Amino acid sequence: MPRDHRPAKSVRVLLAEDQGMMRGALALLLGMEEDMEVVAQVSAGDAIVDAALVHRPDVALLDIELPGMSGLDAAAELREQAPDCRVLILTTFGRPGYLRRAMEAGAAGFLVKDGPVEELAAAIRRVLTGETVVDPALAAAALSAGPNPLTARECDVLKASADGATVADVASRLHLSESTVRNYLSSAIGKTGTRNRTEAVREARQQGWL
Amino acid sequence: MPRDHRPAKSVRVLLAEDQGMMRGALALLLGMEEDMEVVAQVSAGDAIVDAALVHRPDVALLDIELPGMSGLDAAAELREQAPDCRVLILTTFGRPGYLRRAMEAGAAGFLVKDGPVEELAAAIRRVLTGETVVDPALAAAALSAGPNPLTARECDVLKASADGATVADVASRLHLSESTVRNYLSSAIGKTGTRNRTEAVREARQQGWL
DNA sequence: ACTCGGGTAGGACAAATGTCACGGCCGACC
DNA sequence: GGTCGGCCGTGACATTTGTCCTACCCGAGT
Repeated sequence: MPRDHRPAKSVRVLLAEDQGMMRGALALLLGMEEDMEVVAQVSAGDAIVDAALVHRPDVALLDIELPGMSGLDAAAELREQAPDCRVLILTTFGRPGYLRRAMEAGAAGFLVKDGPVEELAAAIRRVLTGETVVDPALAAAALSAGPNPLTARECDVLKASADGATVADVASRLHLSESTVRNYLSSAIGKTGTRNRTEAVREARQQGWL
Repeated sequence: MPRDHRPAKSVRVLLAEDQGMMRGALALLLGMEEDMEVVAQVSAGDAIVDAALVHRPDVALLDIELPGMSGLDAAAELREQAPDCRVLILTTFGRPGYLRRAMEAGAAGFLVKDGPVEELAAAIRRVLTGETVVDPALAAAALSAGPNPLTARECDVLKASADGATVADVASRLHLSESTVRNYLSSAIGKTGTRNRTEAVREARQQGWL
């Protein structure tokens, strides 16, 4: 029989983060807040939506780089399947393209894992009031950087080339001719203003375009 | 006048971690342990030794990838300048080469950031008793993988090639002839069993050889 | 003294990569 | 209907990359 010694724990939060220690630490911290309760923890991106449907969190705290499914894609799905759940992206890298995609996916906030821990609970409370929380400097960078100039196919080819695959590898993996792969690579190199595929991949990653 | 309501906080720990949120969260968690006190937090590798000399921690919790100086190099320096401070490496990647280098640098333990938070305080207590703490599976992997087959120069060239630099770039950066650079790259590719420099860099990174 | 491994370098060659000009197909937009 | 951009492809070409062989210097070990 709960005798209600504890305060009301009014904020239900879902935590998606693949690093166990980070996930555990954040869960403990948030649990210490008087009004917050971590109702679900997941370590894979494709478990987010399911967990949200079951546990009905008020806010989902999502890492971007997750096994299974990107936190950004999960955010977009949450928007449809659990529209009353606010999404707060929590990521290691403040890439302009990530921020842009997060906003397009309907995220209510975007936090980088630098910055003090206190920001976290504060940000959660702010998004719950309807506020949108992003680092102003980061927002400016995202705006000034402009949108992703790469076509979907160019991104595919860059991603497939990222681990050192040869043109032949990429061609067979994507069911394209080698000529086509080289054309896409060449144009991606041109658009990124780089000198070879390695630099192009690097730059595209840096911008959050992959 | 301290009236000693609190327990004795007998364990002094130094925390080196570049990610602000992670650092803050860990500091809070450790501070909640009855017997532990975080006496110093640093975010750069080259601040570790100084902080240790000032605050005299019993144990230093070091990330590996840090700005300024690697946590592994810092561990080696601590061994000399603060020999009574135990070193516990805490890293994202359980690379065999990292573990090997950590042991050679005199670390008393090696933890990966996966795994539950509870492991952390437990590991700290165990290294303080003189025990060496490493994940057995990881230790086996490190042993079976064998030592780094790359020479110092081959590592240098790989590192310099990592960001997509051309042979000419690397040659001028390292004051070598282009022929020499190509020779080193070729032999590194051979030793790593890969097909090109990108894969070689990838593999060497994976093994913790860079 | 001799060998051996590492660092450095040149040259020659084959393969992979990057560039460019060209073409066809489609869907969207005016 | 026409235009435009994205997708897919070919062929030719210059450049870069990767391989192999040779060679010299040096320090460590036998």
